[in-house]
Amino acid sequence: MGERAERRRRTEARILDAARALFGEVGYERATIRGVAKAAEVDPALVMQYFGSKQELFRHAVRVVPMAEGEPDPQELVERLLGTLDVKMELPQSSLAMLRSMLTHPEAAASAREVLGQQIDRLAGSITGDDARLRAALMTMVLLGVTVGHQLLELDELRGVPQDEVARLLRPALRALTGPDVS
Amino acid sequence: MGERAERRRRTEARILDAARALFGEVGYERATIRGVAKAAEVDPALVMQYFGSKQELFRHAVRVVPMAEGEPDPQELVERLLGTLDVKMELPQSSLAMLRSMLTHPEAAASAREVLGQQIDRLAGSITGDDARLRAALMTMVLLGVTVGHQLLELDELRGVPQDEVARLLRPALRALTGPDVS
DNA sequence: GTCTATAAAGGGATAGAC
DNA sequence: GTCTATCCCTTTATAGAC
Repeated sequence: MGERAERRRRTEARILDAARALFGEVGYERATIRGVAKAAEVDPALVMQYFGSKQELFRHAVRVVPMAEGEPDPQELVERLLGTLDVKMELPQSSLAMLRSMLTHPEAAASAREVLGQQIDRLAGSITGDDARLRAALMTMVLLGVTVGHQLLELDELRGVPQDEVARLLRPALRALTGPDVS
Repeated sequence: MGERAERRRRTEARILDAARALFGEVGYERATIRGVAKAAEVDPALVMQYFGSKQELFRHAVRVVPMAEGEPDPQELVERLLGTLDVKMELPQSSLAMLRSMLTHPEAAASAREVLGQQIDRLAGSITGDDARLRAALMTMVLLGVTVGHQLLELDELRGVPQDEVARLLRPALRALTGPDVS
């Protein structure tokens, strides 16, 4: 590609980074095009030029990273979940932006439901029993709650706690949710 | 009091109910004075007249109900927590309004931190060990996560599930978080 | 006391100059 | 291609008529 296109790509990336950061900090409604532009050090009109609308900017900013595939056994599953917690301590800004807005912005809510639903599906496939989906949903909500408290509400009690400490305490609770079949 | 004051009190209550419902549905930023007024079937200016500002209206709408006092043992504690889940299935609209806005509205976030902090304090007092506060925080986050998924995101997997079913599955997980000392 | 009219501010979106 | 200037709508908030 030409240096022109290259420069454009870099500018676009800088705008998206700024958008992710701002959406993640204050949520969809309080984030403004002007604010994103200022953070990215570009003209506000340029943001519109590139993305067409605030909605579209948000859509591009919150590209979600899907979880790893596969159907491990329940034990391994718990470890994998706790692993995502690890990730969530340095949660991708794109996911943070979505989480921040999921309770107030309809599209973010839809996106959250989709992602969480996928995770629930994957979890349910690894659990036996009639209430597998319910258990899977509760496990997902446990992780969501901890993430919200830590990343978004920034509760004092969770600030600066090493990830493996949280994982250690959470492990028995998640195992309890996988069901009675401790093979 | 006179019938004049009585009428005013009723109108004010109707406005507050409408405000709670709207704040709870769409959050602080998307809720408007006009919307509240329309739902309460009053003039928008009247809402301003009564409460002065949107901020103040919100403040009055989200009066939080404190949790029951006392320091029960861990076992009873879990049951009491699960009991609040019961309440949360028909969560007070004032709390719902706060929860809905806690990720995007600074004042709602502060209010949430305060309420959650109080609950964590109370829980921590009933748990032994160095990491009592951390465990208490995680227990609180578990309940928060489930509530968010059920009440705010309205996940299919949690819709229509009887409360005691959720309680049954959550009980072992919460007990695991109270600590190793199963007296 | 209640409502009409309007001011004031903010932000999304657009047209056109350079 | 990038930025200036502006439009236009929405919403909070206020002033004053009835």
